[in-house]
Amino acid sequence: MSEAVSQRDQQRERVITAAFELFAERGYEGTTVEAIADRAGVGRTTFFRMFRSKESVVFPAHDQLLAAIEARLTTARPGTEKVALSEASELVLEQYLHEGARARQRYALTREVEALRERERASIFQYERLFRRFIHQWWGGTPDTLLRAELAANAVVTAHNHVLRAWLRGDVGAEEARIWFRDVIAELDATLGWEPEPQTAKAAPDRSEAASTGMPNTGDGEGEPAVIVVRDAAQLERMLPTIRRMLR
Amino acid sequence: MSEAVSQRDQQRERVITAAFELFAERGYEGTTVEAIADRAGVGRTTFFRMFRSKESVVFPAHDQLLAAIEARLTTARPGTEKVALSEASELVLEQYLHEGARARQRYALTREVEALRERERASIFQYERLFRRFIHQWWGGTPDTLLRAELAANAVVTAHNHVLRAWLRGDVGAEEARIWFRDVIAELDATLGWEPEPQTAKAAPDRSEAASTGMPNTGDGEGEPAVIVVRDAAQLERMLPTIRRMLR
DNA sequence: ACCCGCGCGGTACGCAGTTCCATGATCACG
DNA sequence: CGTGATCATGGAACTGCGTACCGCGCGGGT
Repeated sequence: MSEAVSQRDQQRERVITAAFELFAERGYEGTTVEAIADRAGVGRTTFFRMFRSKESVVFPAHDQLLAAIEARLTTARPGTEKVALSEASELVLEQYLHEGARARQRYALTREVEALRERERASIFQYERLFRRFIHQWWGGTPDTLLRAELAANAVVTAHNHVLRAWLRGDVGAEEARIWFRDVIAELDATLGWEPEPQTAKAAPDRSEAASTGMPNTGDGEGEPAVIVVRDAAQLERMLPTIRRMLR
Repeated sequence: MSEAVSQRDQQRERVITAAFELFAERGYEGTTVEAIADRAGVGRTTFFRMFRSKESVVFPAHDQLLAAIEARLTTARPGTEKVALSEASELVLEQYLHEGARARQRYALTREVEALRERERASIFQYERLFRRFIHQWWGGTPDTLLRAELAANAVVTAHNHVLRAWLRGDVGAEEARIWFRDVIAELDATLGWEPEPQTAKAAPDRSEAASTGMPNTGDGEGEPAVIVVRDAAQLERMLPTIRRMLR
């Protein structure tokens, strides 16, 4: 059984290797799927059973990585969300560092083939989506925290890609990249403010404020005016998303 | 001459209309390019002369919009970068609002067709790239400002898309979207800190959430709460600039 | 030895996108 | 007004990706 699995993996690896060889020799667009299958000693049909498309063979570890990220994020407990997020993003970096030369060849390919660039963006977007959902749930899953969750997830992914590209270009070594990435994440952690800033972690005081005006916050009665009481401009801005939601 | 140009545009518009009609009738993947060309009364070859691909016809205004953004950004002078950036991003929003129903149909299409989602991401990435380059140059174009420029550009685009999606879903009207977007940009402006180093140290002290009793108030005396009465969400959005000014 | 399941390869097909060429309209010029 | 050049158009043929279908052979179980 384990032998069978191993053989499947070996076959898969042969296809990937054949593909990267041919891409290096004739370029991506100059290589047909049939040529890859021939060199790997499999049929064209089998290629498409292993990889959804010609592009997919360039990102062979994507699905597995995505699953690993999700697994790491789901182990988070209240209070450990930040470290979970940090480590999950490090998984991506580690994956690339582990792939080594192949990651760099992929970088070369993506730089010159538009279709592969698009495909890579789609991959990145999937990581980002996991992060976004995780952060959003962490912050309560309410509509008013969604934008900030999107911004935060985006910032993490952007920072990651910044460091990753430096390594892919050879500007920094693997260990430097790891350290730099931790620094960057720490910096983001400090500058983003995460929970504190404009958002409704303090839902209770918000409600009591609304109630103190005598207007039930759940009532969306038509034509009924809403009364809002704020202390200053800053509080208004903080409460705006909530106010908008309640008025909707 | 102008007549010839007009005829070309009319022909192009016929093709776009035919495409959207057929996509609505048979779905995107159920529609062949030949069918689009037939309905528009042109040859298949002509279709591919007007649009690089079947996907491109779904985003017919993209190139023009990209050029408009670049044009707006290049008019920036020292000191006017922020407003240039803000207005350039508003160009994108305005483009969608202007397209109206077609933008919403595109939204429906992109939600169900993976290829179109990828394509849209590619479009967004191009806007984001313009913003990134602009911000980076603005901040000196040195390597040490690049990451922050990437983060800033990303934040602008993410915020924009957040508001845009709300309009596309019909959650807010066009005017609300405009106002909301300006608010969001203003908020980003305040929290990102832009040029200064990575910090938001401002850390507004929001302690005394305790008792904000509804005291009617006309003056802007410090510590004194303000009472706002609005009829509905739309009125709130219309009045927001005024409210902000009074609270300042 | 026989049967069953299943992965594999081969074939055929649809369709996107490209290339090449013939045709017809428009325009410049004699 | 006729003639030739230019250029957009449409048609035809081709490549190659991706899918559907089918038959074969290599297991493993009884």
